[in-house]
Amino acid sequence: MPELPEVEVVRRGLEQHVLGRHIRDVDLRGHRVARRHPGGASDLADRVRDTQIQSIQRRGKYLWFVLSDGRSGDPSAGGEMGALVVHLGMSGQFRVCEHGMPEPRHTHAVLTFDDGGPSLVFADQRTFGGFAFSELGAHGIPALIAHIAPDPFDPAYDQRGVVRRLVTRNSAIKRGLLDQGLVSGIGNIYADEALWRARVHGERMASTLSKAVLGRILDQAREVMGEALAQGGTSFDALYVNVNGESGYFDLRLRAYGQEGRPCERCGTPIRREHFMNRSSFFCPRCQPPPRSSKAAST
DNA sequence: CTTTTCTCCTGTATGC
DNA sequence: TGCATACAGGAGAAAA
Repeated sequence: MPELPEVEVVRRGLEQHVLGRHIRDVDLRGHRVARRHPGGASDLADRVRDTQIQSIQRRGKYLWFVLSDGRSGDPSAGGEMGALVVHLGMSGQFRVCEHGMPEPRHTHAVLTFDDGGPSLVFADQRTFGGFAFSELGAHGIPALIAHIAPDPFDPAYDQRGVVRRLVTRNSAIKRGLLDQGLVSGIGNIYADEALWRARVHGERMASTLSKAVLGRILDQAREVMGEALAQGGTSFDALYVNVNGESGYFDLRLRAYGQEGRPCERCGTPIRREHFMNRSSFFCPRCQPPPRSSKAAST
């Protein structure tokens, strides 16, 4: 499941392969890939066709291609700029495809270029990912995702502000970590890793934690994602690959996520799994004592 | 307004 | 072997 580090790896790969290229056309297969675009697939294609990729940006788990009018050549010459906004969802992949290569399964979009070089394919098995076109708003952020908060690596990230909002929140800390409107980029895996590192159970109410502890949890989130990024992302399963289709060449050691039954690296207590927010949460019951209200507290 | 639950989707693994 | 079920879960809509 691509979270911030994995999306950043994809962004860098895209920078290497499609930055500066002129998009000749985009072939959208089916309606789902453009379901977040207000005008639908045909309008999206109209806006992306014949543009040039000026840059590739990311905030949290979203990435976007900044596009300028392909005919003007010079973006400063007045070509209106907009962005092709992409979310990979759970299984979205970008693949650079040379001519003659078999098309990947579950291909939902194909970008072709004026230079006649390799095309860019978006494939997505579970179809939670998608494309949308958006005007650029304040600070160069697409208007469509203006509600997404800065991620921990963004210069605009204000951790003290995040902590201030967390302490007034009547909700479990893990919900806060997963709230992309509060701090972006953290998904289920890195949330569990950050909580394990900070020795806090995810079902603890955020308002019952001190600002120092909340700050520590956020520090750990940034740290674990930074480590994953330094390794080139974390390969959770075969659904995550880079733009060349390579997978599993890096391996951040996960200490909590997916480690049910294995001894905690700190204290040896078997890692537990509980259901929380319609997903799995992994934690050490000794290092991360559950709150009394939690069902996990009973055993 | 705040917070929680539901829904979208398909390949893989597991149980009977 | 075949069929049913659980699971993976991001994000926005809908509900509470």
